[in-house]
Parts: sequence; structure tokens; C-alpha cells
Amino acid sequence: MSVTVNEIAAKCNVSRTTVIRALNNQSRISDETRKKILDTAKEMGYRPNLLARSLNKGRSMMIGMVAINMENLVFVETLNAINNALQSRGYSLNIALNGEDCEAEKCRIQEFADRRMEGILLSPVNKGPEFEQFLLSLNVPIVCIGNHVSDRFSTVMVDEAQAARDAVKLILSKGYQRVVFVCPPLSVVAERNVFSHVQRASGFHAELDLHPEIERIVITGDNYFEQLSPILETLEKRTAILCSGDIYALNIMRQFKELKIRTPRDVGIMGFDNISVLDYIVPRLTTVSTNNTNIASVAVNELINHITDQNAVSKKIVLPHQIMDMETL
Amino acid sequence: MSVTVNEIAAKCNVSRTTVIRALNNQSRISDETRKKILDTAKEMGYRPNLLARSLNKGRSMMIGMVAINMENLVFVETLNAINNALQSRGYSLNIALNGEDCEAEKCRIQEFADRRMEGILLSPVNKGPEFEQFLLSLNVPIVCIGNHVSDRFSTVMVDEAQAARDAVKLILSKGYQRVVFVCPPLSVVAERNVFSHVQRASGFHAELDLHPEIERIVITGDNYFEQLSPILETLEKRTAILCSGDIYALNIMRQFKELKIRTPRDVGIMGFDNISVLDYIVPRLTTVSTNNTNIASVAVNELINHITDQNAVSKKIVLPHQIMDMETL
DNA sequence: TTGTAAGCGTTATCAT
DNA sequence: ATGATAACGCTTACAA
Repeated sequence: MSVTVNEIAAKCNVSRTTVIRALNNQSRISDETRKKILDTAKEMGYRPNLLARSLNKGRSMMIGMVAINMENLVFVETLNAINNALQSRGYSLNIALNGEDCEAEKCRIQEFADRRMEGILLSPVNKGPEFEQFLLSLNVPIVCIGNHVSDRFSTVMVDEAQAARDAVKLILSKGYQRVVFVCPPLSVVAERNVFSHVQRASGFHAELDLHPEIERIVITGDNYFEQLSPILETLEKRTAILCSGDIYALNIMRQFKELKIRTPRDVGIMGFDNISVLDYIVPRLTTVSTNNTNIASVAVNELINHITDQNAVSKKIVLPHQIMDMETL
Repeated sequence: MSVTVNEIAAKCNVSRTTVIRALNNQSRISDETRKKILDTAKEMGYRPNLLARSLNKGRSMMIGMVAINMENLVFVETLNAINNALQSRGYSLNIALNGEDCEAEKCRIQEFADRRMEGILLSPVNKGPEFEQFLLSLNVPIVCIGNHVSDRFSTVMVDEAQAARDAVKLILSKGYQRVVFVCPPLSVVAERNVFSHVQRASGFHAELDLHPEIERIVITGDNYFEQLSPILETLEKRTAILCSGDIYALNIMRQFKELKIRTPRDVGIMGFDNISVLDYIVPRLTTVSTNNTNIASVAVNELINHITDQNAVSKKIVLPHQIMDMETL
């Protein structure tokens, strides 16, 4: 099927080794034979088998990324940045999705380990000591993004709690008297890793604890819009909705438009993540930028650190977030 | 570093071969030895080295996808669907991006071939006989998505020309007297593959050729909004804008909102692609769905066909498009 | 300057 | 039921 070093050797009447020396630009070979070999290699259309090379060298030059899905634009932006960072360093990126399924996540990770990925980037759904043990048993450098698993693995993240506090501060600075926090179910915290949302919730509460005069409401679950309706009927207090994710905010904004509820005149809305499609939404959503591309490149750096330096120490890398004060508050 | 078959064999005082028989559930081995081997394998944490297996079997179970970027949501949706389709068939997905750079595209493809991907999915930027030759020389099954390269490779696509004709028909049915077509520069057609946009443009013209009374304008290039302004100043004729890509439409809609131009009352707008973020945009953009997820799964099927059947014949697979008559016309 | 031999970890074939 | 041997394609000591 495809040309091998052996075939070139045969055709040139030299040994395998000599061919290697020519192909890999090594010394201890005469210019003459080198030329002959390179010429016939080219002529025969030789291409190295990277599987074989990887096996031999113990380096696959492949990195795996296990993400939740690609419907969430936060992941997409991160993925894009990761791909670019890796590509420029000669690594190839493998992507696997877990669809928020804990078992699937483990399978994907195991598969990557079996394929001898040199490192794995992970936005984990799993959590807890058993999962930690599983990851450790793989003996592969792993860097987590966003959600934290354990101190044994470097994690790149923003300070979600502080970000939420800053968001609340902004809201209060604009005179709102009631704040609603919308997020996915946190009740699954026992079995699933919703770390970042939990952090945001805690920040939300921490900041509001300083302002007992402000009414606070937490809405969680998929039917958040239904839960929101009764609240919207009593708008005597100026109300702002802080969403743990821009998509929640966009959904709500769309509904508001249909109900002729004006933003921010009637209700204020703020998102989280600053996904790129916000560019196309009017009015421009006020949100918190979690700097996905930045996170991605730092995570890649950290992973490569761990790959090249066996003794690199795991750390929690906290990157700055940014309040994007736009038009919906 | 990691446990191998040899080590298990040594520990169990049997040969490599026997270990393999146990691990791979083969016959010709006593239940007793099998159990012993499986137990110690588990105990030692054995995991097969998939690189070695791939090399030996000549099957890597990896598929490469070369896309343009992940900023374009059309690609993202396709990627997501491809990943799901492949994962369920036991293949692993490798992703590489070319950033619309023709040379980069070739590099990525070559790399995939060198890594012995069993097949490659391609949204090609390159075109022409030289590129065709390059692809053929790789001896890897390739399926193109969207853009066509040559009859030697299966291509999965929608009939973009017909889709554009249908779009124009819809526009005319609503009584518009002037139609503007917005698309990326087609002048680069010589060196770059903008096949789908060219097809759409030709459909646009073909349909309007049947209606000489309708004024037509084509706008191309990045500064499309500037080119649009003079047109908008003379709105005595009812005008619709057909965009070869939803993102163009979204950009224009946003600008319109700022300029207080009403859609569709003042100007009609129609997009192309039906990207998922349209869900959040009000008013709902009228567009053409190119069924990305459908394209993706068909492309995967076709690729796997070619992988398993050396003699599979290349075909052009045309999937149905769908006019999404929503709120902006 | 060139070649020999062993090895990466797995699998398949053929003997015993 | 078990094992010896060669093979996948590449690399690297170590000889000559």
C-alpha cells in the first residue's frame, strides 16, 4: 500500500539504517548516497508512518480534549483556541464529547489514554475522589478547564465567585432592588460537576449578604421561564436577572421581546460568558467575560509544561474575568 | 511506564500468545489460565496500547476532519454531528483547521495521512486538478462536504443553486421589486474554493433571468455594509437582501436596528444556512436550511463505506434543502 | 561511511 | 491448550 523505509533500502541497495540517516537529515552518510536515497524516496512517494514512529519513540504528539458538547458556544470558542495553540506547537488535537454523561466521559478519557495521547484537556462532568483516582491511574498529564477536580491536576479557571460578586455589584450600583439568579440545577452537585455554577451562586449570595435590603430570588432548572413569570407580574421593585450563562439570558430576552417587556427599562438582564454571538444581539447584553480564548491558551501551555516536565507541580491558575457593562442593565 | 502483554506473560509464567488469547477473549485456552491472566491483568492495570494495535492491524480507527475554522457556526454544527456519528461507530475524531489558508490545508491533510487516518472529511478550500492529484496520491478515502473538488471524491452537499433559486422565488412571491445578493468575494474563484457561494450566485441569477422586470444588485466583499448604504437611500422600490450566509444577514440586521430601519417593513432580509443561534434573534430570520447535521451523518456514512469497501464508487450526494419562511421577508 | 541487531507493543500463523 | 516466530514500520545503540 504505502512505501516503507525497507522498500527504499532495497531499491537503493543500502541498509534500512542508511535510509533513515538520509531521511532524517542525520550525519555519518555520504552526500552521494544521501542524494540517491532522497531522490528515490521522493520518486516513490515515501511518507513516514507516524503511528510507527509514535510507537517507537513513545511520543504520539497527540493531545485529547474531552468536552461536553459543541452546542454550548463557550466550549466551541475554547476548542477553537485550543486547536490553534496546539497546531502551532506541532501537536494534533483529538476531540471527544461526553454529552454531559459521566460514564461516557470516563470512556472517552480512557480511550484517549489507550491511544497514548500525550496529554488530556478536560472540562470535567465527573467529580469526587473516585474520579480523581481514575484520572491518576491513567498516568497521563491532565489539565482541567473551568471545573475543578482535585489539587492533583492543574486547573485553569476564572474566579467565578468573585465574578458573580462583581456582577451583583454592578447590578446594585444601578439601583436595582431585587435580583434574580438563574442557573442550571445545582441539586445534582453530589453526582455531577457543576462547579462553576455553584461558585457563581455562592458569589451571588455572598455579595447580597452585604445588602440585606435587597430581595433575592434563585431560579434553577429547565423551566426557568415559567418560574420567572410570577416574578414579572410584580414589578414594583426594580428587578434585574443575573443568568449563569448567556444562553439563559438570550432565551429570556427573546421571550421578553415577544411579551413586549422592555430591557432594561422594565427588567434588567445580565449574562455570563460573553459568547461571541452576542455581537449580533440587540440590545447588547451586559455580561461577564470569562476570557475563553485566554483560558484555552494558558491551559495548553500548562499541559505542555506537564508533558515536558514530569515533575511540574499542579496548580490552580486563576485568570482575570471582565465585567462587560453594555446595554441591558 | 505502562503495563504490557509481556509483563503479564512473565508474571503468569505463560507466553505472550496465551495472554493475548485471554485478553481478547479467544478460544484454545483453558478457563483456568484465562482467569489467572485476566485477574493479574486487571490487578496490574493493563491497558492495550492502541498505537501498537493500529500499527499491527493496519487500522487506526481514527478519522480526520479538516475544517476551515470554528468561528463559522455552520462548521461547528457539522463538526458536532460528525463527532457523534463517528463516536457511535467506534472511530475517534481528529480535527484540524486551515484558517482558509490553502497551504495550511494541504499540510493538515498530509499530516492526517501520515498519521494513518483511515479516512478524511474535508470542507476544501483548495481546488483544481493539482489539488485533486495531491489528494489522490494520499491513498486515503476522502469525502468532501459542501465544496466540490472532483468526481474522484464523493461530495455531500445541497443543491445550492436550486436553493438560491427557491430563495429568490420566495422573495418574489412576496412582491419585492429589487433583490440584493450579498456574498463573499467570488473573484478569488480561480485560486480558492468558494464553490457553494458561486453556486448560490448562479442560482440567484438564473432565477432572476426569468424576471427581467426585477432589479438585481450583487454586493461582494468585506465592506458590504458600505456598499449597501447608497442602495438603502432609494427605497422607492420594495427591496429584499439575500445573504449567502446567515452571519451577513445578522450583521446587517444589527446595523438596521441601530439605523431604525425596520425589517421587513422597510427592507426584507433573507439568510442562508439556518445556523442555530437564529433561535435567539428577533425577528426570526427567514433563511434556507442546509441541514448541516444531516449532511454530516450522510458524509460519515459515505466515508465509512469507502473505508470498508475499497471499490466503492464516488458519487455526488445531494441532500434536500429547506426554505424557512420566517419573519424577515 | 555503512550495516547489524534489538526493540516499541500488539497480533497472526503455524507448530507442538 | 500452549508456545515460538515473524510481522507492522520506524528508531537507536553498537559494530564493522
